[in-house]
Amino acid sequence: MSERSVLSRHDLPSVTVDRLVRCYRLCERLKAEGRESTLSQEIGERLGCSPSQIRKDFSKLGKLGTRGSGYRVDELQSILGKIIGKGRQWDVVLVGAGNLGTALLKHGEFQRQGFRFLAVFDADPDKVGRKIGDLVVQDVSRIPETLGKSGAEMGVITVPATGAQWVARLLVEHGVRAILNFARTGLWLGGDVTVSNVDLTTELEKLAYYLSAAKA
Amino acid sequence: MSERSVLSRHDLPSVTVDRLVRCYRLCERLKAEGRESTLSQEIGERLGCSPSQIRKDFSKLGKLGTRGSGYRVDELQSILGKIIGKGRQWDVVLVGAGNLGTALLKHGEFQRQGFRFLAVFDADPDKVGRKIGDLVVQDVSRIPETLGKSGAEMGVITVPATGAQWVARLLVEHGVRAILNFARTGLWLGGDVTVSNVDLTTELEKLAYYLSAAKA
DNA sequence: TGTTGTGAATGACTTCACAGCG
DNA sequence: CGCTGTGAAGTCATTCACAACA
Repeated sequence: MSERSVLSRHDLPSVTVDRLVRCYRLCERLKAEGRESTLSQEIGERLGCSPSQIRKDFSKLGKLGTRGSGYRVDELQSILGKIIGKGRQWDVVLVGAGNLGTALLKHGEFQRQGFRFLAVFDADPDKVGRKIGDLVVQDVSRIPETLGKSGAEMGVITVPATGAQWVARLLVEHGVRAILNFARTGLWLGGDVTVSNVDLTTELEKLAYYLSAAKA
Repeated sequence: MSERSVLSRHDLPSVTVDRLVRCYRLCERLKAEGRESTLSQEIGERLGCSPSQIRKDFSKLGKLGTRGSGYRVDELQSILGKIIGKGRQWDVVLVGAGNLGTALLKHGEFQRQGFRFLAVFDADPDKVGRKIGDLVVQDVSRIPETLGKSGAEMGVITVPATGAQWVARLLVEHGVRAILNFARTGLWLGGDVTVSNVDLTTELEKLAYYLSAAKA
């Protein structure tokens, strides 16, 4: 906890990582606005959290600011970038070429942020062979071979709930170490695989609860 | 990730609501498997949390189980359904008919879970007039009129970051009280509006951090 | 018996409050 | 001064451990 080295990490809570990532992006925006420095105050306002929260997060990375005058935007961005793995490109494979999968492949923002889709897979013969952007949908049976060559470390799963667990294991067996899962079934693989479950239906259902509760 | 601001009689922490929603869905699956009862043990295993976690959540709703033999699935589902606002249909409008917006409209699961899209809006003249499913994309300028008639309470925002805040305020002015926001800019409106921010790029970036950290 | 429901204990995250420094 | 960095205090969430009970 009293570690000083900027690059020593490994133990940031997920909620802190979330803020750091958003803060990195805020730096981009501040630069675009021509700003050279900022304050924990302003960062907090624009990220929706308290200034002390921001300072506490930063304190885990070392001393990033200057007392009395805040943080220099480019310096801050550069340090955050190193921590969260910006600066290199991440290779990603996607399984499930349905509506959502297709939308994600076409979603330019991923590419812009350094994520490159190397391959798309689907189990449906009608989809296999179709082109999405500049990728051709391959049959899931080709996952081992293709991953063997490409060495992608990240996977995105947009298949129906029943197939998710199977697909996930297959990806992990062939080198994938982080998975973004949109399947309605939550996924948890032990070991050193990181999974982020994003269930869009659940999000709407949670909102429905708050609307119901507000009326009661 | 998800921000809440509504208070009322049954105000459960967001993390509890999340588990209850997923537990409701688990009940559906258990019924499909022909099961009549279950244990906090099993619920925990299938939801990825501890049995005591589940029991603690349930304890906030009353006494749902029977000591010695667990929970009856249909009874549990019915109680959870009441709490989280199942049983009625929720009307939703979507703003931003891009790749992601279109995919969400076509994503059958929302309809199946009781969410009905009433209208789609976009600011791009090329998109206005196009048909997505059985909805015609309307110009954003028609939001006031259309919302005035339809009375939708929920909104989904899939517009570029710069427009999100403006769209959100417009929706709220015309009766929307809960927003699922996919724009890269987090959104927080004060008052009695509930916002859930889902940023897909951030999710990938968080995974990238864990991959980077693992190597250190 | 076996499992729930729940206070008490622990742990995680956030805010407070102020010393330290530019 | 003003603002950061940080221990201490506070709040919220999870786990423990066991009494209560079908």
